[in-house]
Amino acid sequence: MATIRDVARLAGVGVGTVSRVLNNHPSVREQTRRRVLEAIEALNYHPDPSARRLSLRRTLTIGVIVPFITNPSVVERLRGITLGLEGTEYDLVIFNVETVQNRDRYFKEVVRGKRVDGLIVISLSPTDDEAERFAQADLPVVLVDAAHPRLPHVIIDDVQGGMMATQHLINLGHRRIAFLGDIHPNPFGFTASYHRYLGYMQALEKAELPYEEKYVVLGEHSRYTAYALAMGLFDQSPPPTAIFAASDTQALGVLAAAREAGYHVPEDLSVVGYDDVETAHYLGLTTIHQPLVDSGIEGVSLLMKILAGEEVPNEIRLPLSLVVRQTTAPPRPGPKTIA
Amino acid sequence: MATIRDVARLAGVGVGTVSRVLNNHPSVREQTRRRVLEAIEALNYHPDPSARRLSLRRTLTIGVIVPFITNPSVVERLRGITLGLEGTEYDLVIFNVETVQNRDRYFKEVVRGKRVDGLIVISLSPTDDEAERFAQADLPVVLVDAAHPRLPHVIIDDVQGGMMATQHLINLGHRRIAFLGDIHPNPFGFTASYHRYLGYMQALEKAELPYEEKYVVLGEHSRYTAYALAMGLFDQSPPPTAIFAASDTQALGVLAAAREAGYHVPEDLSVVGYDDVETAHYLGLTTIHQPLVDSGIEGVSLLMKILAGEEVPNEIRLPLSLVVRQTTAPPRPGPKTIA
DNA sequence: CTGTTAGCGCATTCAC
DNA sequence: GTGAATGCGCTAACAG
Repeated sequence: MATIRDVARLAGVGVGTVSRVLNNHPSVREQTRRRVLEAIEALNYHPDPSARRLSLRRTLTIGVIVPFITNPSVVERLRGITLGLEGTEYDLVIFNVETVQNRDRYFKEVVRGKRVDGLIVISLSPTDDEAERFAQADLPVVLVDAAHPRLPHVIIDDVQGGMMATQHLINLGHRRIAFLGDIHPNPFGFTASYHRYLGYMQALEKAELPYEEKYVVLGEHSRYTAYALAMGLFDQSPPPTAIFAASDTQALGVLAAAREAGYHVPEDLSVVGYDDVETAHYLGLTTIHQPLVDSGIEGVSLLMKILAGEEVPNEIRLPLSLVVRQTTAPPRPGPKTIA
Repeated sequence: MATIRDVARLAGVGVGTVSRVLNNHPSVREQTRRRVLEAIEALNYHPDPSARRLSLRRTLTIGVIVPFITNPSVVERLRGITLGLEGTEYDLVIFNVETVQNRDRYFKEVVRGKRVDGLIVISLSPTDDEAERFAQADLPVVLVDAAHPRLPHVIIDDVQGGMMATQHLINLGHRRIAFLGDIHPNPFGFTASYHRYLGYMQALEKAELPYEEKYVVLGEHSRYTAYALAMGLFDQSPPPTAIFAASDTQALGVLAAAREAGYHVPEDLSVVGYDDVETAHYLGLTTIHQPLVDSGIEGVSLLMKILAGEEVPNEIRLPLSLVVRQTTAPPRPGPKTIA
């Protein structure tokens, strides 16, 4: 493997000059530049990244911490990040967290030493202590689908989204509307579900509908847990006529439970999800759409600006929209629902 | 940020000694080791990875090339890789390819220079030229869900899988069985679909069923293309009574088309997929199960062994199984199907 | 056992 | 404009 010295020797110049043409520094005579370029070509020379990094005192890599990489919404954001990083000089190293221990470990480890030049965190909100550590380590961090007052973040208004979803059901005439979401607080630091829950409550309140605890069920974020929770909801009397699930993943569990329990959707039960992952489209799930891929792209954009020394807004809010498909309809006019 | 020299100074030893305790070299007196450790602690010292990499002449990172990272089967394999890498000293950098240009570019770029110590390629089969380049660059490469005679790979027997799926349909009594898969050859170098097609043909042959060209439809790998292709199949006369889709993703498109066209599955139409992604389970799709996560883990395991200088088998074959769920059944006994 | 020294390959002064 | 020298922070070989 040729080094910069081999190139210098072959071109009959000093290593400094080679370095200059590599980083296309202006002050190199056209003729020498050409000679160097030829030598580089002849030797099929490529600068050693490790050496560059050490000399530059930059790692030229961005880290991304992702929770449950197989989660469809997470992987779409991740895709956005790879897209945003394309064409830049940065490599992307990924840290997949599936346990609380790993979450905490990565939050600590990635910070210290010079492991990455910048960090993107998906869907995980750092604690104040963690945010403090980032600041002290002077590591640029941007949050995607998570927030912290001290950290730049790309986010949507989940409270608003929760309201939109619930309002849609209310508008259809539902009065017994259940909410199915994540436990909060939770050790991972997921907060989206909680905010959507807040929106749910506000919509209820605004419509002067009673808040009933039995219609709010929470559990670990997964399709299977959601399935079980939905089954529990069906056992209430009277059962809800609509369910707002805090994510499409959970909505899928609800749909499966409904099918299993013999409920027809949307005739017997309306279901609305959140995120608008690709499968939602496919299944005709009514849901709240948010720009997943774009959130990753925006996150990268923020980080790049910070690395370039530019000022950035502390928060970027992406737009939300309700996508009405085939899982929501007016409630069946049963005896109980007649006012 | 403290360096190894600061630690040495504080501990009153040479940098060599600090380096030794860092890499827990045995030949360090317990007492000095302790002193060094204390200094490290006091300074909150962490070795600079870039410096280590340069000195060690190893990048301590593994690269992974993934096609269409949002593809469920791909991301499950990727998850396996992150799992397998956990606890090792390697970082994982990812290259997402969504265009042929990027595929070719990454195959070239990742190789040259000292960018990674090893490479894992998912679902993309290198050309002979590319394999040759890997060898010349003396870069360990392992293939997951792809194959090349000169490269260690983790694979399943797709021909066998194709036979199993088709055989299942034949056993149920189907005689007009369609195959829906990827175009082959294709610029990305995906080969799975083609092999599954080969299995399909063999099963037909074995059962002495006629091979009919109109029942074989190929297109770009996506749910939407599959949807359109399936619609085309329904227009054949007579239409097939069963469709074997080369992947679950494509099977989902078929299911959507069937629903749209008013076909009841499995009464009017049997559908079998391939991969057994999570959604297949959820939708009750009959499919060929392959160990996706394990394939990633095995891939890492192979690569680690190579990096450790151990011999490895050139091929690891993972087991396959047919998972019968709710999308397959005997054909409806219509006039045409009565022998 | 342990301190010293010489690289690893590149970027970047500083003179010329 | 360009060459030579210095340093990035660490590992490893070599003395002692």
